Amino acid sequence: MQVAADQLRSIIERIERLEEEKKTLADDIKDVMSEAKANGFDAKAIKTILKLRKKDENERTEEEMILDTYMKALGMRQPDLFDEAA
Amino acid sequence: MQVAADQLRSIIERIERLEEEKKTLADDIKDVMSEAKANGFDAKAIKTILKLRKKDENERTEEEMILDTYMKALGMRQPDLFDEAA
Amino acid sequence: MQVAADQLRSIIERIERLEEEKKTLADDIKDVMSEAKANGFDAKAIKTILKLRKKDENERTEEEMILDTYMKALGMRQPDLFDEAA
Amino acid sequence: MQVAADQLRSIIERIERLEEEKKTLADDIKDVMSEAKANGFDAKAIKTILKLRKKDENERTEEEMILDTYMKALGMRQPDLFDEAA
DNA sequence: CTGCCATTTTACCGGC
DNA sequence: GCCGGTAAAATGGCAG
Repeated sequence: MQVAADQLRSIIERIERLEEEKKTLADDIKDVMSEAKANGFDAKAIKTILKLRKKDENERTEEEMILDTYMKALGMRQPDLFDEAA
Repeated sequence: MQVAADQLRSIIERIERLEEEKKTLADDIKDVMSEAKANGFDAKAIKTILKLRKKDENERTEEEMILDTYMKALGMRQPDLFDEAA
Repeated sequence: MQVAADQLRSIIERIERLEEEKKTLADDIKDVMSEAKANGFDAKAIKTILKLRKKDENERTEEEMILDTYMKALGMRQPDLFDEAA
Repeated sequence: MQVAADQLRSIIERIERLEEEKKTLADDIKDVMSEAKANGFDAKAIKTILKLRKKDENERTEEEMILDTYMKALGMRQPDLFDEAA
């Protein structure tokens, strides 16, 4: 079990380290929001904008994927070179 | 309003950048967990351990406040002089 | 659809009734706290005590699972026979 | 301090009892929702309805209070008898 | 695809 | 009375 225990310790510590960094970033985000509020911006509105932009990005990506797929299928666009090599 | 718009854009972009990094870390954590599972470890158990370790850490500082808490709870500020007489 | 509508109405009303009772209890708790404060007790300290008591209760059952957790985490299912050889 | 300690114990226990009942009701609500889902209803839609009905009720109450106030001010409605006594 | 868990959002409460 | 932090609720994402 020694090997397993060592592996486990490694896993635990790696995750804890990553979560710590994640928390730091979450705190950074809060700081930016606090600063924004201190400058008279509305926190809720900012969150709404972030959400919309994220949604837009997702939808854009999705639309591009669909369009790309159709264009390739119709021979209107060169398939990715890696596709050829594969 | 130009200044405000610039400020707003800056806020938005800073937060988006931080959230992107946060997402990268979340993905990293998932990768570690996947690797652990692939090596025969139980994901749920690992999560439980992480939770316990975090709690232990919190409790270390927490116990230091308990005595103070009880003293306050018992009304160090005399609630009512007549209580003593009762 | 009549049956479904009746069912839905019943569901809604049952939940509303339960939420109303829940709110009553929340108000009762507030009343007790107000009374406590009026008698010179510290509200925050009381809340801390309640939290500690709840946690103690949780931990009693929690400790029973820790050993099992670690055994699972250590991969009771042999991860890889070669680990033993290593 | 004996009196205070007894009072504190009483406060703690009353609150714990109330919170327990509150939790029971929360569980009951979850049960009703589960049952609803099992009967093919959409949980999110039900929550939306509950929210709308609550909002309506608040608005109605508010409107009634305003109307009542104005009507009393205009002498169009008998003031509350207790108002007179005060 | 369902239930579970993390994250997010919302409401509350005490402090200033 | 507003603001900050904290607990509850709601939402979304993921594993099984």
